[in-house]
Amino acid sequence: MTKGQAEVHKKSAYHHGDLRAQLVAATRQLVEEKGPSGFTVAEAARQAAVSTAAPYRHFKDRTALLHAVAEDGMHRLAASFDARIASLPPGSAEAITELGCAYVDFAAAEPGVFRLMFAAHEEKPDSLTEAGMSCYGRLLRQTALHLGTADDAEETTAVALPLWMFVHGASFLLIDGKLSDTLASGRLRGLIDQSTRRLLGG
Amino acid sequence: MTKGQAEVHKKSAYHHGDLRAQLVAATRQLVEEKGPSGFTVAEAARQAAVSTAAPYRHFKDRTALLHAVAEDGMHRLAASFDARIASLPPGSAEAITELGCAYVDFAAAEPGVFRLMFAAHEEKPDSLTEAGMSCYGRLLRQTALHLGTADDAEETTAVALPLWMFVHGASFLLIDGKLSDTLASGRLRGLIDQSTRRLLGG
DNA sequence: GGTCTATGTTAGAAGCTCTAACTTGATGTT
DNA sequence: AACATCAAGTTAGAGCTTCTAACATAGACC
Repeated sequence: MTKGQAEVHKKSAYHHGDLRAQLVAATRQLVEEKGPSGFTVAEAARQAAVSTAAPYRHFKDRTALLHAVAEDGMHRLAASFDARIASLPPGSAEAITELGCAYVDFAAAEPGVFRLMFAAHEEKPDSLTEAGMSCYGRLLRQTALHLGTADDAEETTAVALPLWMFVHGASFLLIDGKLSDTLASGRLRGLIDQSTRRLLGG
Repeated sequence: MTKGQAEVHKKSAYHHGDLRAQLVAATRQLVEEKGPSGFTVAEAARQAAVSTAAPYRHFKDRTALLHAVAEDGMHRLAASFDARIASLPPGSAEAITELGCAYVDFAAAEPGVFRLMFAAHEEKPDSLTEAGMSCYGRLLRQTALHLGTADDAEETTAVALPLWMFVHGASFLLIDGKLSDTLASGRLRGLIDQSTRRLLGG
């Protein structure tokens, strides 16, 4: 344990000053600007003022760099969940609605990263899967509290899963511009609230 | 009207035998195999046994070719809607559930094309938007019949939109493999049925 | 038969991903 | 302090891509 894993990141500041972090930041920005498929490693390298080969010292390939951004997004989404329900009664319909709104708000704020987080990765790293499950776990928790069931009870998933499906679809339709024709901007929150209650109640 | 638009497609059979249609077919297959971003025009050309430049006689660019496949998918989805509810009472909860199942089934059968249909195109052609709206129109119709409201009444969209959001999210979570851990395969239809009724009923 | 035009061809520019082989400079050992 | 090591940068380049330009060909039509 003379050289812990934690030191590896510090060491990346040799020549440049933590290129890895700068690449992730540049990628995040570029993914928002041009979308996940418009993003190129070469341009991220250019933004960080290094050669186009440099990123491959830190990431196996283009996909690995995108994974890192997706995972970061998952963690930030989870953090937003915690912040938004902190002052609401645990297991209340308000708290669950708030989780849904946080989800949709994140998608609206960072559509590129959001798309990345849920893109169909052939083989996504375990850490990304875990981060995603940690988000879902928060919904599961609140749902269980609401129903008075166990987190892993079948009854809990039978309610939590539809709630997830609903906000997930709402997010994608929103960022794909499918709602702008049909729905006045202010009415989305109302729709989420109404639907959450209906999906919660029997 | 000596040269109608309709004739243009027939004329594409000069040297090859309707290359345009063959390219669309090849693209559809490749998009399923490798995903929308893994698809290349060059490979589609190779499958059709023409040079890599030939596709550009029929499609402005890579995106236009993908648009054509997306639009074709939309039309097939609409057709599937009509077929699946043909024998069910118009406006019944069964019919509306069936629309949802058709949506999810399509996504499961052709995840690549489905993703393409709802990808965030910077500027998608009007024909694609129309084809999409035609699908939504069918849901709107059944919902209005169910509620006894007008197709374009605010009350109608307030119910139809959440229904769309729900099945849309269910589809994406399904094809992204997010449900395989949580949900036994046979239980999805039950979940759709339950949620549809909840989102319909007040 | 001769011309026009749609639809194919080859050639090639520009840009991307990723690898190989070389360089540099901080680290830590003696 | 001198040295060896190795992480992390460099340039060079292979092989792929998209898309354009210039040329070729063969039905369609007068």
